Amino acid sequence: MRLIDAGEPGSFSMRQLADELGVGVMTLYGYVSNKEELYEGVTALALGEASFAPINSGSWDEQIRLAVRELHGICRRHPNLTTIVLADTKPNPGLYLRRERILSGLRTAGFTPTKALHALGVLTSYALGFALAGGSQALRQLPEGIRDGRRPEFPGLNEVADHYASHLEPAAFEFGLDLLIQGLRADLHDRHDPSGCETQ
Amino acid sequence: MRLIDAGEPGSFSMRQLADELGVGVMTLYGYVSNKEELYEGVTALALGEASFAPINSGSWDEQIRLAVRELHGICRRHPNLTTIVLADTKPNPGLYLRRERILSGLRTAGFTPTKALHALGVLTSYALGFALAGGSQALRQLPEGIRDGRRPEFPGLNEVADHYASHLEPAAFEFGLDLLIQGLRADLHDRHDPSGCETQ
DNA sequence: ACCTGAACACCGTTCAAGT
DNA sequence: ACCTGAACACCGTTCAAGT
Repeated sequence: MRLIDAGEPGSFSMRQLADELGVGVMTLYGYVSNKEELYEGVTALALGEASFAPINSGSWDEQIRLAVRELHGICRRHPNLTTIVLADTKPNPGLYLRRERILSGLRTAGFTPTKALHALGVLTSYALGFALAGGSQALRQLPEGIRDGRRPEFPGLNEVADHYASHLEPAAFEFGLDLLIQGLRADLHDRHDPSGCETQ
Repeated sequence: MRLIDAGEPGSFSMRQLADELGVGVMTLYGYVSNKEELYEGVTALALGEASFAPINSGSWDEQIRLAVRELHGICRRHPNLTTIVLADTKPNPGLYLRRERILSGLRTAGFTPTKALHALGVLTSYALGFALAGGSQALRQLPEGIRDGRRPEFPGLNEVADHYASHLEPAAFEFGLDLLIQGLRADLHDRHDPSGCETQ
């Protein structure tokens, strides 16, 4: 896991791992039949790593907030592994405990199956995307010209050039998570109160 | 671009491209000094491909909706390329026209620079994440056991097993985009009307 | 100017063989 | 039972040489 997440995205190799362990390359194939199978094992490790926050206390939206935050944390800590899972051709069993949590949370909150599914896709995509974007050196920086303010075609970016990296920091993730969860709460509310406004 | 996006994520090679073009591998290095430089060129192509919807008509939120939708479309059509850009070490100049659009849209709508930056991170991460998730075979499917309903530990997923793939379809993307944009509109409103409620 | 084969330092994996 | 070197079919890229 350390080797995969440390180096450049594509740099991990069986030979490198074998060297690290002080064995011949082929020794690895006594424990794992494939590079892919090795990835499966490491993925299971990473997914089990965060607490599954078993709290039944708290409102549904607080529980979902927690679950999405955790998913984001895992993807953030293991960006290369995340990319590998995305590229997989078969579903990875380890993912579905977390998805079940979020989905059944939405169902008990009162969403229809269809709406709950949509929300599941939205929340997991957001967690995944923010983690990958935040882990990308390419996305966190501005290109030279804009950073120097030498490009008047980019007035908006010039204005915030000094703080640009903050757009992918934790505070921004929380901001978006709030937008989504509050939107979901409002959506739930609309079904009982079409005005969309708290009447107290 | 076709070769990169068609095959498996890591399968593109200079040798494969040379074969496709009917030349020797080394011929390519007369036109491009690196595999990385080739990726840069292809990325520029992909980013220029969608219309930059130059409409100044429409409200700020409709303009941003359009821009985010377009970004999502590009990432969705070029998943492997998207992954490559994420892994880059230097910022890719082609990205910043779109980001400028979204950011200055948010600024003229009335958001503070900090809030606009956060919203930029949220919206671009969402578009990116949804596209990558939707393009992933691994994420669109349920594992065998859950699909068959043979796993009572997953009641929520069992219930929706038949329509599971719909959680990453366009309708779900639009649902999440609505949540985000409506949330942003409400956020803007709160500064003038702390009750958070339309008073007409 | 445009193209290229040989060569180098890498991959993952098979196979047959060592202890 | 556990380990492994040689070999094969791949990579990206350098270098020197062809037309």
